[in-house]
Amino acid sequence: MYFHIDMDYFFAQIEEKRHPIAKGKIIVVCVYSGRTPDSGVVSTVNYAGRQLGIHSGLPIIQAKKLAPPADTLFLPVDKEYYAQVSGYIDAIIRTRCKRVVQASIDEWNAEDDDEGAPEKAKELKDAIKDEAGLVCSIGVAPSLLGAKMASSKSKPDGLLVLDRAGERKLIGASDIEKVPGIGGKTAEALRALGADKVESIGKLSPITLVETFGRKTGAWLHDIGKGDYDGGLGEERGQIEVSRIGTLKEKTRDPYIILAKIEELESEAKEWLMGMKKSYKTLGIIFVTDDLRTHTKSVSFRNPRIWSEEITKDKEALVQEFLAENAHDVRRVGIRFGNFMDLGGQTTLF
DNA sequence: AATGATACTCGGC
DNA sequence: TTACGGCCGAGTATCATT
Repeated sequence: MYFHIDMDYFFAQIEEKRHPIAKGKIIVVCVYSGRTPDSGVVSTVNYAGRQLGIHSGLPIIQAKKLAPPADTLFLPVDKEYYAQVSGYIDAIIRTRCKRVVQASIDEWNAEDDDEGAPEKAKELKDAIKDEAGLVCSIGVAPSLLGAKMASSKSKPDGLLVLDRAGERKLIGASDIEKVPGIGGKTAEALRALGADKVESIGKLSPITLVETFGRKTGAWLHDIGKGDYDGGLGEERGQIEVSRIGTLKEKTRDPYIILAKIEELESEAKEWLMGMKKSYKTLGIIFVTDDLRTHTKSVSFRNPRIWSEEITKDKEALVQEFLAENAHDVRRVGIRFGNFMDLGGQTTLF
């Protein structure tokens, strides 16, 4: 059986615990961009705030219009702390499940025996509550997709165990956008083809699906439409790239301002690389223009790199290249390192 | 034509 | 109508190599 463990309103729940004053209040965890005092968006909000229409991605300024100031706490995200809590929960899960893959900072997929699965799920939920003091929702089903949709349906503080029939019923009758992996764009395209429930995707021809969504996604949609929910945990792989992105004080096309910001972000990303003992072979620059579209430019090197000085010219070239082909002002910039190679300790080949 | 590497966009959280 | 972060991996397009 597959298990999906999903922390409820994770960042906001952690902040609730952290600040005694927060009891009973609306907690809005925010990403402040620094452009103006209230520029930025909502990262996570607790259920009290959700009832008022505050949601992830909402501009902070809009959230402030919806929340009564006396009952609301606006707090900046503290990712480092949340990551520590996440590590603690990870250990709780790993001591209890046979196979575990952490899917994000607040989600885990696991696999364990069919026998005693409901009890195991309850044990996990209680352990996370007792040892970390946090509530989560857990779904258990014969497929990972079923487990994910079960946890999401049971939210918050829920536990839902499904058998084959229950899983098929839940997934088949679901609205297409409830399926993890089907976002706004895919849902819109499916609706244009006449499918609104998952089971109605089964009526579409595989050829149409592949033509519209590409080989991989098309085949996958066809499968779930027909009720085939295979696809296991997958391998747990280390992180494959690291990026840092930030918002400029003002939009600009000045390459010096852009490069200065990139360098600031670069040193942060480099610290991560150093800590993880990684070199990299791919360098990318991310640009978000004033129309809020994202663009990327990247280069790969034959040999792994590690010191920043050696990429000075490459950064400049990527920025110039972008400015030459895009007329918009730049609002946010980022840097990305990928294609890692392990560094240090290990004896390398040859 | 097949395979592999790289470049880039999309979208989930 | 405005307002609008910071990550990450998956997937696909494109190019190089055989």
